[in-house]
Parts: sequence; structure tokens; C-alpha cells
Amino acid sequence: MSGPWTLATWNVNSIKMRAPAVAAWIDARRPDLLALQELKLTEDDFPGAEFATRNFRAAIHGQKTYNGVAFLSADALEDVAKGMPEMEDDPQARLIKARRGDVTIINVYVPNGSTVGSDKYAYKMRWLDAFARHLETRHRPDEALVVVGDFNVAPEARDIYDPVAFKDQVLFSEPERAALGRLFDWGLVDLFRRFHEDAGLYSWWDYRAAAFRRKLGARIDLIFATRALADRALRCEIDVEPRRAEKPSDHTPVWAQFA
DNA sequence: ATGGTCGTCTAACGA
Repeated sequence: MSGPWTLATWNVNSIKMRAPAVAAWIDARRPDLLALQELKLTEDDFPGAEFATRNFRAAIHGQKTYNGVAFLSADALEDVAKGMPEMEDDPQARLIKARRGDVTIINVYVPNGSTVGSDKYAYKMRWLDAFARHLETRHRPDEALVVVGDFNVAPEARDIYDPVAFKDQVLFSEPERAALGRLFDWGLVDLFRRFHEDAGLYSWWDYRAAAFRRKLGARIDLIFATRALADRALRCEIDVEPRRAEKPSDHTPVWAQFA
């Protein structure tokens, strides 16, 4: 557990369907810790054997059919916590937290929000508010903290294929971006943008309308680190290769390496 | 063309 280590985030859109792809990606890229979203199953149904043979242990916050988040770790995780007290009555499994050495990792699956103005959008905004309060009251911006996951929000215009069309749409509406802004104001850094400036670098493409082939995507799978931890980052990359495979997730992995 | 495609205890939902 000494030396540089790699943390990846991947919305797998059903771990039951994607376990072989995740195992192959572990074999190819050798990450130390994976944060997965959209498991779509309960902890009891998690296909852990495929990862145990690779000496990866799972920490799972699951539910039937929807949502679900997990860590796959080659090293011991401590202080594992599931859900957040700020959304205590919420049955949706969208957050898991753990500590690896001196680094705390929070893995989130932010609600999609459906369409602006819908009940699901209101839930998304309530969830993001609860998450900001969670950080503000239970963490400090000077600790070694990283928040990874599917945020279902593109931070900037260069992070979505048609920012003008999406200006008032879900994934890029003003209130959603303001919710990310609150996290930046608290002290988180969008790690990918410490290493890459270009527009058109996406982590998700809709299955419909040949969006991947047409390069119509968004960067919504994000790695946010406190400044103290961001200064230890050596790289941050999107690996588009898994999105090219047969039967892919609609999201592709994003990873960071830390000293 | 309010379309398209995936995944979910195969029927509409959610993404």
C-alpha cells in the first residue's frame, strides 16, 4: 500500500452484466481501488467471486433493481459507511464512504433528475444540497478527501456536446452547476481539469441515436479532490476503450493516480 | 420523426 496508487470510478449500468468487463479492466489497468455505480442489485447478489480471485474485496451498498454503489479494493478499507445521515429516510443506495490509509474516499451516484422541473429533478437538487451539507458539517477542506462518481452534472460548457441546447436541460442546468459550484467553493478541485484543458472529453454517451459514434457525450463522471490531495495527483484520465467494447456500459472509466 | 437503446425478477419504467 506504499507508493503511487490508482483510483478509478465507473458507472457500470448493472454489475451483473458488466462483471466480466470490470474484471478484464482490472487485469489490463491494475487499479488499486475502483468505485462503481449503478450496480442494480442487492449486496447478496453481488458477483464478488470474479473479483475475489483477483484479490479484490468488495464493500457494497446495494438495492434491488436500481442504483447501488460499491468499492472494489486490493487493499484493506476502513471506516466503511453507507448512505448519509442528511438523507436518512432515503431508500436509494447512492453513497458509500471508506478510508484507505490517510485518504477518505466518497463514492456517489447522484440522481439523474429526468427532466428539469420534474419530481426527480427536485429530488436530485435535494440530494445535492444534502451532500453539500454532509461535506460542510462532517469533513474539512484540509483533509485528504476525494469524491468520485457519476455526478450526472457536466461542470462546464466544454464538458457537454451542445452547451447551448443543454443550458436549461438536465445535466447542465444552472441550479445543477451551482450545486457543483458549492462543492468547489467548499474546497474541492475537479482533478481532470488539472491535467486536461480540451473540450469534447467525455465519460458518458447515450445508448440512443448512435451518440458514441457521433461524439455526442458529456463529462459527468468526476473526481473531486481537496487541494491537499489534488497536489498529490500525478495523472487523471478517461479510458474510452471499454465504451468501444461489445455490450458496453453507457459510461466509461475515469481514473486518477496519486503519489 | 418528441424518435433512438439498454437493463431491469418481460412490463413499463428509469437512464
